[in-house]
Amino acid sequence: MGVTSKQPTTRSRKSPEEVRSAVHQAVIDLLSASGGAELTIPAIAQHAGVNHTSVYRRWGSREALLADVVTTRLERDWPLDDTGTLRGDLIAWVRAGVASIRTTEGRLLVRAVALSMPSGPDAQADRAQHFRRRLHAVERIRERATARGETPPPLESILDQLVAPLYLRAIFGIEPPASGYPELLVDRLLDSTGAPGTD
Amino acid sequence: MGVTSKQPTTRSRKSPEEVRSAVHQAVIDLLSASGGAELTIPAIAQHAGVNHTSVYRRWGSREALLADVVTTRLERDWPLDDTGTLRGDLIAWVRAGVASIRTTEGRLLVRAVALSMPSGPDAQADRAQHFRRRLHAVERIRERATARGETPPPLESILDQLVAPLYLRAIFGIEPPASGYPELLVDRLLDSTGAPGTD
DNA sequence: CATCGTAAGCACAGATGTTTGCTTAGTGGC
DNA sequence: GCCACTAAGCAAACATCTGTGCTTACGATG
Repeated sequence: MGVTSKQPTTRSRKSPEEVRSAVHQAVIDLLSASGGAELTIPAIAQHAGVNHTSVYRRWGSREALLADVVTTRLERDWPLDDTGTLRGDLIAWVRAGVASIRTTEGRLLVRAVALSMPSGPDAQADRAQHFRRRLHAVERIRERATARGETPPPLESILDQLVAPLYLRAIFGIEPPASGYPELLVDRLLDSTGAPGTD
Repeated sequence: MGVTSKQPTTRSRKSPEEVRSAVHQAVIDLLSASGGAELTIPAIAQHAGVNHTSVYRRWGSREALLADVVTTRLERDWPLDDTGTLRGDLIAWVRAGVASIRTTEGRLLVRAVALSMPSGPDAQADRAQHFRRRLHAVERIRERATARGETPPPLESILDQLVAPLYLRAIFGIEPPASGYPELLVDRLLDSTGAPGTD
């Protein structure tokens, strides 16, 4: 072969960082393509151009790998803005979530959260902590509101009225209303707790 | 052996009905025991005392089997009462749901609904129909209310405010509030749609 | 009572996923 | 520049899942 400049073709081996990145991307790709059905470790490894033993040794199980990818991506793609008011923060957060689950990738990531959830009857603690992590943004918003002198709705209410609708729609692939959905959910939440007229 | 009365030990083979029943029970058992991790067809078949080929031929795939079990059980365990009023019907339905997801089995069944959901990007239609089936009860409640002259909240609102919280809690194993939860959810729903004060 | 169709069981084969021992490239400390 | 450490790659064994051809019990029908 008349190739004079040998580029780093000698790279017969990927660095740990490259492996991590390639595997993560492969998970995303396969998730988007087949929706999780074909999401097996050998398939992921092959798609990533990595030996499957590397994946087994690094992550141990499909569940752990999924959890890693999901955590990384969701924290990157579902940012937390500071708009100066409780209502604004909540709307911004829901809006980001809606945007996220409008994409196939986003939907499947959220779905993968459920899939990668520890499910045994004894894994209650694990599961709670796992889920807690997903609620980090919500807790931050509540803290900021309190610091400003606003009184945020209890976590349970936010769970039921903001988080739950988003997750349900993501998991079951139900399209959110075309417009005004974040405002609808947030105002419903704030009205129901701000104006208790039933006790 | 001094056994005089030979009970149907000659039953070397289970009837189709027995197979179905044993397999269903095995799915429930394994679901409750290991939470779905070990839920493989050979394991299910062995636990049911049935040849695994019978399961493969009858159901074809784990996904289909799960869907069958879930449908059967949920329709049996999550009944639909007629209380005479919209609010009563909704509360009764939510209450049954809450009771259901308080048990490990119920929680895992609901979770299995999500797990058995077709997930490919092209399975949108499948998914919608699948989910529709889960909403049958809600639609019946709405129809009855309409027939009585009441105006039920739109399906979307019920989805967001009743169905979503139940599913979220089931899937992630979050305990519902100890008391008054059904009433809380339903009244919140009816207030927010019944007394629109924002337009 | 004879016959037929259905579906369960059995044995076995092929594909796929999981794990281990070993070698070796890459990286940082001395 | 030498050495030790970490983690990737490779090959092969191992376990498990998936699917097929065949036989045969069971129930229905006449």
